Amino acid sequence: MARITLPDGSVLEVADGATLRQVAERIGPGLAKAALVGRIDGKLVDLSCSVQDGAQVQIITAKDAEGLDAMRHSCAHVMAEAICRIWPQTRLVYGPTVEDGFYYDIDLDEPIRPDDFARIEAEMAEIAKADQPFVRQEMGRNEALAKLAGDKYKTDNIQRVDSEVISFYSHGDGFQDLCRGPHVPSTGKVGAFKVMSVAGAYWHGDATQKMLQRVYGTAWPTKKELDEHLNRLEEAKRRDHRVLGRQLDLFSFSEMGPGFAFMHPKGMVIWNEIVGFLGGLNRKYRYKEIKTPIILNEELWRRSGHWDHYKENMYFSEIDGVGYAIKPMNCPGGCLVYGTTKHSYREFPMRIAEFGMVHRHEASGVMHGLFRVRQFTQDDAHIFCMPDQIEAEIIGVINLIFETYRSFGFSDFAIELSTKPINHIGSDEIWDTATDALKAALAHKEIQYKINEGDGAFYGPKIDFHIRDCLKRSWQVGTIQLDFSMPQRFELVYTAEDNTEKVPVMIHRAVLGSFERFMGILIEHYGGAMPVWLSPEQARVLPISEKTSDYGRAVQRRLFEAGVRCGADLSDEKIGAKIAKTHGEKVPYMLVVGPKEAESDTVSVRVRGSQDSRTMPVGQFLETATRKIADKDLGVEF
RNA sequence: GCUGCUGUAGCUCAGUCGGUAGAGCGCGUCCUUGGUAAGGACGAGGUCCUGGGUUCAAAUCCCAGCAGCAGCUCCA
Repeated sequence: MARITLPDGSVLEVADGATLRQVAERIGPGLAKAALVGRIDGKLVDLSCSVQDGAQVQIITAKDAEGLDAMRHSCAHVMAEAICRIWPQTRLVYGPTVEDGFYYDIDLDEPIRPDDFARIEAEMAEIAKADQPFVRQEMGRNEALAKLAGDKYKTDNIQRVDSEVISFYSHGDGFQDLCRGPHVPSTGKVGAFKVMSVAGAYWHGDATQKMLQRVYGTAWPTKKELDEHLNRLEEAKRRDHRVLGRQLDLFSFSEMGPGFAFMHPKGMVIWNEIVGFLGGLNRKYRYKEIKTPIILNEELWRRSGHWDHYKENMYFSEIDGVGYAIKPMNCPGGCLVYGTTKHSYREFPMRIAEFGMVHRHEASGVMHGLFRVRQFTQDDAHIFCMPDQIEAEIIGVINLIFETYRSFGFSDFAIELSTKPINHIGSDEIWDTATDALKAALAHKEIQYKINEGDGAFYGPKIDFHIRDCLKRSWQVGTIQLDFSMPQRFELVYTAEDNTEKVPVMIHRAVLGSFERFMGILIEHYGGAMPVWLSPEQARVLPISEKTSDYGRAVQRRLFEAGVRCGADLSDEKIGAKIAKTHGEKVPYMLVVGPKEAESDTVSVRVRGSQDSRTMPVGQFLETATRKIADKDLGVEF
């Protein structure tokens, strides 16, 4: 008899050498059916594994993250066999799970196309239907190496494993793969799956290595969950800012300038609202603003270090036979401004902001709508201060950053602190002072954060800010970076209290990162239906017929002159068509006016996303709308 | 940059076997004057991404380039 302990602390007596499957059956038939893998003394194992007396045992189902992971990993094996059946010359490389699914890297010269997915899925379904058990086979390292002789990929995989015991898994007769496991009991338990996509991927992520084919799949415990996942993907597609940007006429791209966004009138409204908001915060948090040139002498970029560290990403030009560079960052220009006069410690902290347009030559394959462009405008700022002012400055920046994110409707943040890398400049003392100041500031704000050891820039430690959108996707936006390098390179000094010249600490900070990118995030977060204060068109008057066009025009003028961005649809469409069109353009307020409204100086207000309407005096609508706009109210409801 | 896929009207897309180009939406004109998610008629609109090649004949097949999409790598 073996006495084992279950997660709830209860003790179960089972026969010596009983398998986890038998344990699950003892606990209940429902669990036995749902069981996928198990855990013995903290280690994930197959259900066929035996328990020993005194073991801590847990039965894992698809409800547990580990169970779902095992299911997807097993599904990857099933997909691998399906692919090998169709293309016998396939060489398997590596097939892990990823968020929401899995992939398998394969070496196969014939390209797999989306048309092939249905064939692969059909083979997979057959393998799943056969419900063959997954069987583990263990052997010593040398034996395994001998078994895989000639397979450079699998041999390489073994060499990356520490363990002396190497395991293989097979299911059925035709398929065996080197694998650590554990796996679900049989191929019938791999859930509801779908082959999603195929793309190239370098072996070991190394661009000098062979390009493999990476086939992506997804698997879920039930068909329903698979469908929900596919629906989420559809939802993300519907919110794609590249599509909405065209539909809502916000911005465009042209072959005449790949990676350079063209902002249209409606996009400029959103842009200017963002800029105006941040300008207000710059005043509130006592920043002064500057603007520095886009094109500056090459000499500057040699001195700043960009020539050595960033040249491949820069654009260059020549003026009167002299080399110039288009700025990829704003800091060197800011340093030149600092250097135009003598500075005293009495001026510190000196907060200098710049909405600076930068150009970076991104690789052609990485560009993506507004998220990754070659020209963008940063909400940049540089704070010059003394070391003992760092903490207070960081706290101020954090306050500014949080206030900004909340105003745009983001309340879920994640913060990461990156510390001293191996290659760095500056003394250990200054690094310690700076890192401690960052930590103290985060502690003061009682902020939870993750530490990325050794991930800081060579010139100083940094804090990065991430926001989550409504689909729970994370975006890196803000950053605070301490810089011990730039002030030295530019020989920036200030006169200290003791009348000596000292080098100031420079803090780089960005709140939104890039306006372009943030605009893209906003569009996806709101699905194009922006809060009123950000909406390009905040209200639209919809006359029932041309008979009330004059009244409609009068209402529009009144609202427009009161500062509401109000349009009017004076076309000869019927009211239903006007409403449908206005909905499509995601205008927050529709003001339907007919003879009744014209007589009583009222409007029938229909709110975006609602089926109802409410009639009220024009003045009342105006009052509520202007208040919502002024308060930057995120809700449109009246 | 690398691999794969795609490129046809302003947008979304169809176009069979290689034989002079189509739809819906949008746009314009007219009819319609209506009460809360798309009324009707007519019309305009094309370098079929660009450049070569094969062919009697290329949107269609082949090659190269450009751009976009997905992924990889990158994003001090």
